[in-house]
Parts: sequence; structure tokens; C-alpha cells
Amino acid sequence: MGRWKPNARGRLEQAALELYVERGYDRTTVAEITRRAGLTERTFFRHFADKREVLFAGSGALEELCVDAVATAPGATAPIDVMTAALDTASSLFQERGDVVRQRQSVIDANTELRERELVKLASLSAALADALRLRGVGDLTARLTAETGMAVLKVAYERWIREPDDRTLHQHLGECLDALRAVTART
Amino acid sequence: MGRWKPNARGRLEQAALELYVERGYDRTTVAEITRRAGLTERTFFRHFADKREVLFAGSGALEELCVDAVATAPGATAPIDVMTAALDTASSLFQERGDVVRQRQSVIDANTELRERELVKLASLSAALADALRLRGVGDLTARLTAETGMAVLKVAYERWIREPDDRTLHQHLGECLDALRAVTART
DNA sequence: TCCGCCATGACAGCTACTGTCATCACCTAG
DNA sequence: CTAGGTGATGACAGTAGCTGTCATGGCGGA
Repeated sequence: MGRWKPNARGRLEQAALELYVERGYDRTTVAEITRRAGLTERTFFRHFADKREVLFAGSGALEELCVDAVATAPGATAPIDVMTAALDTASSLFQERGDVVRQRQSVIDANTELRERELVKLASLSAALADALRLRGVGDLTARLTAETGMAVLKVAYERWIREPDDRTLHQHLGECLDALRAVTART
Repeated sequence: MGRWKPNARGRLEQAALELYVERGYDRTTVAEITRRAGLTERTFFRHFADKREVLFAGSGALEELCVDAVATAPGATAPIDVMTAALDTASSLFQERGDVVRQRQSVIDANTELRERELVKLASLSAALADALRLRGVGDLTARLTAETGMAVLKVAYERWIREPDDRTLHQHLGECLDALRAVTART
């Protein structure tokens, strides 16, 4: 066995989620998290920029997957359909482990600072997707609008999926939201 | 003259903006702000929930104006057009004092925490507009999607308006973005 | 075998933010 | 005119998030 127990970062993530669920985000101190993980406060801040970031460790991977979905879509696909493909990629990730996702989301919803950080992650995803669209030759205005609109659809679909029991999949919600969006923007 | 100099809140807002511009947000301490305003730190936190909030003092009024625009739109107006009316209301507010808006925006753009807070304000506006739409009898899904889409359009139009010289108004940018959005979501 | 790397620990320090009590001009009732 | 309540501010101590800096000591390569 090495000098330290392995996977310090993962232990911190798990300890943090546990404590945030048990006692709430703001009733949990970083000292408590590191105590449970068998590390020191200083080490926590070496792995995560701040106390919130530990809950969003997976957002980088999600972003990569979505960007990849945009990059690998067939060449002739319309921007909105490329975006839909990216959202479907994200949706399967959530759908797979609905339990953990819902638990994590309940922690986030209970705290303003965490919702704030969640919005930043969505904005980052939007920017990355807009970049990926531009790389496909999509114009700047269309790329940004498609990405932002995609985030709008994702937000609404995700929220409805979380709230409802398991009868409809996130994928289905995304489809319904996209249809509704088309109805909203259709010329009268 | 009263016991204290008047308009403590306004003095804090002005001192904060000045210092944020002069030295940057994170190189400014609350103590410095209150020193310039002739008050104490404790008083700062009685007027503003945190160090960022002082930059967003006007967001409440903006939200009220937009909600009011939704509420007072003619009864038969389609949701997307109601939303456009609300965005136009917001746009005149920005257009009026473009100088201060741009200065404030440059402070926000230079700091992640401030961009984070800006996103929260937009989300709050979105929720308020969705509520206002529901009060008009618009269904929940349509209301949310219309509001979120409106924010998407506002974000993109605002960003382009800020970046460009003054040749096009924010109102014009909003129109162009809405057209582009319709092109994006149009069925192929 | 030795050396340098690097993840972690130890510790001091700053600053955002909070709880609590004191102060004292102003307002209002009587 | 006076007494007492009100409310904005000050004073002060304390917590916790976050940072800078140096020390430690297994591990891997030369």
C-alpha cells in the first residue's frame, strides 16, 4: 500500500455528497468533509476550487460527451438536429443513474449557491456547444442561438423529468419540449 | 441634517461600482467600499446580502417592469409576442444609459463570481416571466419554454449589442435574434 | 543507491459574512 | 413639552471559506 490511501479526490466527492445529503450543504463544513475522507482541508482545496465545485466534478465529462456528439454528427445535419443529438447524449447519462442524479439534484435545489453554480455549468456547456457548432461551419449567431435554445429545452425537460415519477424518460421529455418550442416560435 | 448622511444604500452602490472599476472586483474589500461611503462593514451587509449583490441592485426593478409588460399586453397576443414586448421593455432600459451599462458589464465580465450572479438574475427573471405568462392562462410547458427562450434571445442580443459600436440598437439586435431563432427551429 | 518529484500535511493569515448588544436622532402619544 | 418607542447605524467578537508557504517522505527513474 502506498503512502496515502488511493483516490483522494473520489473520497472527497463521496464524503461531501453524503454530508450534504445528511445535514444540508450549509450545515456542512469543509473540515467535516475532509475529516470523513481522512484528509486535510488544504487538500480539499487542492482538488476543488471551492466548496461547491465538489458536487459538479462530472460536469466536465458531460461537456466533453456533448461536444463530441456535435462534432461527430453527420455533415449535412441541421444545427437544431445536431443539438438534439447532443442533448440525447446528455439525457442517457442522466437516465442511467436516475437515483444518484435525483439525490444530487435535491441537494442543489435546496441551496441558492449551488443553483448558482449549476447555472454556470449550463452556461459553460452552452458556450462549448456553440464553439463545436462553429467548428462545423455554422454561423456565429445561429450557433449561439442554437446552443442557448438547447439549454432552454434541456432545463425545462430535465426539471419535468426530475419532478415526475419514472413513467416518462428524459428522452421523451426532450422530444415533447422541442415540439412545444416549435409551436411557440412558429409564425402565426 | 439628520443623524446620518442620507441615502446610505446609494452611496454604497456608487462607492462599490467606482472601486470595482478602479481596482477590480476581487482586489476590492468590503471595508474599502464602506470606508469610501463613510459607513461600516456591518451596514454594508444590512443593505446587501453579499459583496456581489451591490452590483445588481437594479435587477428587481427590471424584473417588475418586464412582468408588468407581460401582464398588460393585449389579451389575444401570442405568448412569443408577449415575451417580445417584455424584452423590448428591458431593452429600452438598457439603451437609455448605454455608458453605465457597458461599464458595469465590463466589471461583471471580468469576474466569474459576478457572471454567476448575473445568471441567477436572468433565471429569476425567467421564472417571474413564466409566472406572469401562466397568469394570462398560458399552459405551464409553454410558459416555461417561452420564458427560457426569451432569456436565450436576450442573452445573445445583449452580448452582441455590448460588443458592437453603437450603430445598431438593442431593439434591432433582439429582432434579428428572434428571426434567427425562428430559422433555427423551423421544420426542415 | 541516490535524487528529485509530487501529493499531502501543518500552520499562519486574510476576508466575507453573522450574531448581538449599544447608541441616539426622530417620531408620536399623551 | 415630555416620555417612550422605533429604526438605522456602530462596535466587537466570532466562524468558516480560501490562500500562501514551507516541510515531509514514499515512489520512480537514472
